[in-house]
Amino acid sequence: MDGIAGTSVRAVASDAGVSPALVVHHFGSKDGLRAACDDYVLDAIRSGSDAATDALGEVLHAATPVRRYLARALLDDTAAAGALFTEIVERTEQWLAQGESEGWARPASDTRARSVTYVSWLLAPLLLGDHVGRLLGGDPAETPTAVRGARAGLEMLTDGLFVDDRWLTAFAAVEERSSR
Amino acid sequence: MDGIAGTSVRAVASDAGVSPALVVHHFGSKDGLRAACDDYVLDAIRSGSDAATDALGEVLHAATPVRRYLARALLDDTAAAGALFTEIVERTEQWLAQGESEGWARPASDTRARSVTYVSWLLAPLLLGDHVGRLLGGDPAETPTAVRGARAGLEMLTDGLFVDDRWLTAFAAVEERSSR
DNA sequence: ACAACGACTAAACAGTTGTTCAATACTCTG
DNA sequence: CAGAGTATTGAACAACTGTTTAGTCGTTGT
Repeated sequence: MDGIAGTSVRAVASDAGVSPALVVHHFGSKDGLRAACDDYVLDAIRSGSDAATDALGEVLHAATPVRRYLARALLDDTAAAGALFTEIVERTEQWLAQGESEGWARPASDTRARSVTYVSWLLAPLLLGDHVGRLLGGDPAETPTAVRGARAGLEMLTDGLFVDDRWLTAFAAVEERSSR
Repeated sequence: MDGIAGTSVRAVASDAGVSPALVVHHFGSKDGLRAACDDYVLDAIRSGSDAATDALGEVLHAATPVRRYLARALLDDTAAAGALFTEIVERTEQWLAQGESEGWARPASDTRARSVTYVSWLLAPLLLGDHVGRLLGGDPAETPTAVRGARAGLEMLTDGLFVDDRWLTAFAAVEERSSR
């Protein structure tokens, strides 16, 4: 099983109970089918979102086949998936900026880098679903497993992971050294 | 470009300046080549690691082609990559347990889930390299871009992202509701 | 010098790939 | 009912897939 290149038009058609020629007739080509899938999935994810709510919940509670497809699309660097990623990052950046002004989010030295990293973190368990599930037990797309990871993540994001800034200063030292 | 399935033996052989038959002769089959690549990359990553240092630095400073291959292997759910993931998680769990006992890491309600999530977070910018790079500017494998994200991440891990536990309690509420 | 062996290849194998084409069945509009 | 248009198909296409086979070349040990 290897993404889109590893999935033949014939396999798709067979699963759908139609002939390979029909799917090409409808979508123009295999790439057209891919684009159509992208649009469908992205719309499904977008439609579930609400600017006022935390993006975490949205992604976690989307339909599971949709999520798995999203993971693949992000990894294959689909144009549509790239647009969605940018979209989510920008919405998250605004959301965090609002949090800063409202006093419930900490200020950041690099707001763009922070939102990109935050969104990446949200997507990480999704992309690594197989491995995460193996270690946490059960299907990672299933709620109980996902919840375990989500709570652990939220704990780190609220209380922090490290009690002092030893790693941050250590990192700054490395940065200083390599830039000199 | 679509992972291993999208990469033909002929393409590999051509890039290496040899005949397709030679690579099969050496590795037995395409899958044998894949396994050999897995072993090489995983050893390269393992060799750079030291139990006493933060895993963050290791992953960030590994040779960049190796990192990109690791990302693919993790996504294709290779057996070897899965073993490496487990390995890293377990080492991280010990490292964080040590941090707890030494007082520089906060205690966790679910240590396993926390280390799995932490490792996923470390790998996230790697897996989403294309998208991260697009938004942060420059090649995500290059140091300056990676450093921006890494610092943002470290800031979140030390000071936390949220100043109070509103999201944590909101999450607990959702959890409570869905389990009833 | 000769035999053995590994590196290496060109050519061919059978199977699969995405796509095309001509033709059939179906469902509407007039 | 006639006809236009769409849904749907089987068969074929050329290109490509991983792999095999037979064989050549250069090296090395004896």
